Formats: sequence, structure tokens, C-alpha cells
Amino acid sequence: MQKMKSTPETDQSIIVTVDAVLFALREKKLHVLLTRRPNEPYAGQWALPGGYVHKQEDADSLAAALRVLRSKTGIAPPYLEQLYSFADGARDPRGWSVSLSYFALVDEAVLAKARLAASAPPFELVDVNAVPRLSFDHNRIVEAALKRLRDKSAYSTLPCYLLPEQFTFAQVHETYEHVMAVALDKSAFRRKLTEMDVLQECPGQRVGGAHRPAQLFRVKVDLVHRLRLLERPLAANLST
Amino acid sequence: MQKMKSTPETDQSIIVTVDAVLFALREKKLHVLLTRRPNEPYAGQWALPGGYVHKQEDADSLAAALRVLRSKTGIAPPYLEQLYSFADGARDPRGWSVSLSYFALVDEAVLAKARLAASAPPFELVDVNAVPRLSFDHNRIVEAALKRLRDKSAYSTLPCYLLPEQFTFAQVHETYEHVMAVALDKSAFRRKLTEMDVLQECPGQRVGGAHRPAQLFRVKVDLVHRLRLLERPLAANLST
DNA sequence: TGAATAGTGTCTGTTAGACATTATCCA
DNA sequence: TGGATAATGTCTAACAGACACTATTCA
Repeated sequence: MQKMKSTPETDQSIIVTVDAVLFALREKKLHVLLTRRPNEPYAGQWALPGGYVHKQEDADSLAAALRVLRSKTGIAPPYLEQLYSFADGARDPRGWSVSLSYFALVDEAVLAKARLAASAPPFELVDVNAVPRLSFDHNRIVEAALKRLRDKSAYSTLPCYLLPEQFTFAQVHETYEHVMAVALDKSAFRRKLTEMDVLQECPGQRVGGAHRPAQLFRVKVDLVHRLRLLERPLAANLST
Repeated sequence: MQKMKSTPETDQSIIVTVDAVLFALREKKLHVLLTRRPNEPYAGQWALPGGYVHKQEDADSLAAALRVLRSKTGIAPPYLEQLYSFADGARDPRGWSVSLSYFALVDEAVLAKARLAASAPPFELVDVNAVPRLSFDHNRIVEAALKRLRDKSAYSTLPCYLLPEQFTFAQVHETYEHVMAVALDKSAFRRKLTEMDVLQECPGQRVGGAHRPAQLFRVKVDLVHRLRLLERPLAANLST
């Protein structure tokens, strides 16, 4: 109250960055994408893909996140949403800073393919249960992203973004179990997905060896939009 | 890719502000708190309470939000959480800007009392269904806050923060109905709250005229912490 | 025909909504 | 005692979980 009011002109500027937590499934286990920091501070240390917002290039923070992900991984993830903003004076040794954090989901095959491309930048997929010490406050950002993914999985089609575009029912089921780290009854799960009407049959079939072939599905197209724009398509709780 | 890389040193700085959407219940209708902007841009226009982050004063963005709310309303709301960050080059005529947006809940009586205090700053409570055109992109921030409040109300005790510390069951019931804009069966609602074990009886009773007096309740203390720290205490969906 | 996985059907306990009933106060 | 609101009890339909059963392929 009696302190002098400061303005952005008298302050030094605040650092504004975007950071992304990109998840993929590898050998049925949830992994996060990490990179090595090229510059100080924390040069050479593990960190989330991230970087400064570029006023000239980035129309908004989503565009900044896409640019950063493209430059560090070579891909544009099919799912990307804002996670949270971490903003304080202690998280970056350079001074007061804001991390506009995003979280993303992608099929690991897409990542692997991008890795083979000519200018493939180095990155690593790390099991979410064995994340090393990261730069800045990136460990807590990963924790927040993991929690968000698990929470949302209970009432959305989010885990489907970890699969190829077409997938069998068994794959979805398995993916949900691994992401949420719980067992789900196959029959009840199938019934649920069916009555929610979120999947679309694909004409093609697929075998898996000496047994009945499985139907291929994909996420309904209009649903993708509902999910990404409204953020909560499938709620079902008290009230109604 | 072929563009010159920009750094924060060559860029001009990015504007970083906090804005808060504060809800209260007035005459059983949900209201938002608005102020008139004292300075350009949009001087004299309606806007959410907000302001620059002050690097010297604010330890983090939550502290900044609390400072802004205190200076504009004279109170510290019992519930305050980060809503979303709006960050792009078009939302503020002064340049690329970040709004770290928060949303808050408070009992209207507390606001009214603060208003009577000596240095009471001017503010207005406006029905959420009659929000005027606001400065910047504040209308969409209000919309996002409203959506978040309604979504979370379905599985949390959030609406209780719109009531005084002690309240009757009928008050909670009514509050949920007004916040979520739906009808809720009284009996089922009571059963739900009871088995969720989120309320605590207060020894006192209260009348309402010529009829049986109602039990007073308060939100369980430990639950408040769970809510504010974990953000989702009462989920109950598929899986389990 | 047997092995293996895909997919469906049935039973049962739980729960939400609807609504009737009892409880407790004041005038 | 009647009026008003608080609080509880009961009935029923919907639904999730458990699990048995049928379907379809290849070897």
C-alpha cells in the first residue's frame, strides 16, 4: 500500500517462455520427451523442449508452442493444449519468468519417423516413472501434465492420440489401462465407448495371428473438434 | 527455419499482467466483479480487476493476483485458482502481452463490508447474463471462468465459497442450482453430499420462521486444503 | 478341431432420481 | 392444531463390474 508503484518501464522485463510436455507410448509404457539444454543456464542438462516466445514470429502462445515443438522434434502433435503457467521470481536464475506450459500427445511411430529425417535434432523418450532431475522447475511441470492427462483420460478420448490413426479396440483398452495405471473391465469399457459414440468403424480389418480379426476404429472426426475446442466433451456426473 | 532467431534482448519486452474473475452471488444470481479502467488504453471502460506483475513486490503470479484483488476490492478471496493464460500479439494495443488469469469466489457479504471501508475503491457487481462489452479480451476471460466454475461445480465443493462460512443445507442446494443453472433433486443432492462426507455439522441451529430449524454446516477444514492443493477432490466417473 | 483373440450376453449390486412420509418448529 | 420447512425413507430404472459364452480366424 505504501510501497512505490512500479511500472513495466521502470522494471526490467520479465522472461516469457513456452515449454511443452510431450507424451508418447513406448513398449506400452508412458514416456516423456526430453532434450539436452544447448545453452546456459543448465547447459547440457535435461529439460523439456522449450524456448523464448518470439514476438515477431509467434501470433500467440499456441503458435509458439508449435514452433518450439517443431524445431526440437520435427513434428506437430495431433493434440496440444495449454497446461498451466508457472510464473515466479525463483524458477529461473536469470530473473522473474513465466513458463507458458503446454502438454501434447503423439503416436510414438510418428516421432520415430521424424527422428530419421535429415536434420533430426537429438531428443530422448524417458519413462514417466524414471524421469531424471530436470532443469528449472521442469519436474513439477511434468508432474502437473501427468496428473492432467490421467484426470482427463477418465472422461475423454485423450489416450487415443497416443495411438496411430487407426487402431483396434484391444489397443485402446490397453492404452487406457497403461495411461491411467488401473485395470479396466474389457466388456464394460467397450460398452461405455460404444454408447458414448466416440469411435468410428473403419472398413478395413486386421489380423493378429491365428484368431478372429479385429475391427479397426478411429476417433470420430467431429469429436476431435469438440474435444480440442470445448475441452470436456464426455462428462457424466451428478446433476444432469 | 530460415528466419533470423530473435532473443529477448533484441525484442522489446513482453507485457505481463494478472487479471481476476471474481464471482459472487447477489440476490441468488451469479455476478462478476468489474472495475472502470483508470488509465489508457480503454480508460474509463469496464474491465476485470487486473494490472502489471510487479517483479519487486510479487513472489509469484498467485501473489500478484492477490495483490491486485486486494488493491481493487480490499479483500482476499477464500478461493483463488489459476484459470488460463491468454497470450498473443493482438489482445493489447500496446503490444504482445500475457494475461495470467485467475478466478475467485467470495461471499457477497464480505465484499459489501469491504466496500464500506474507508478507502473503498469503486467496483461493480454485474449479472453474468448481462456482462457489458469489456476492455481487451476480457469478455472471453469471463466466459472461460464461467465455464470452469460450472464444470467444476459438478464434482467439487466450489459453490460453497459463494456462501458465508456457515450455511444451511437449503442454501447449498439453492446455490448449486443457481451456479450450474439446473434443477437438482433435494433428496438425492443431500444424500450425495452426505456420502461424500465434505460437510461438517455446526452445533448451532437456525430458524427461518414458523417451521423446523435447519442444521448449520461448514466445509470440512481438511477438505479445503485438498481442494486448493490438488484441485480435484471428488471425482467419480468410469474406471474406479 | 483346437488354440487364440474378438466380441456379445447375462446376472447382480449399487446408485440416482422421483416422490412419499415423518420431524420439528411457530403462530 | 395447522402451516411451513427440514430431514429421512422407499421404490424403481439405469448402469457398472464381473464373468460366462459365442464368433471367427489360422495352423
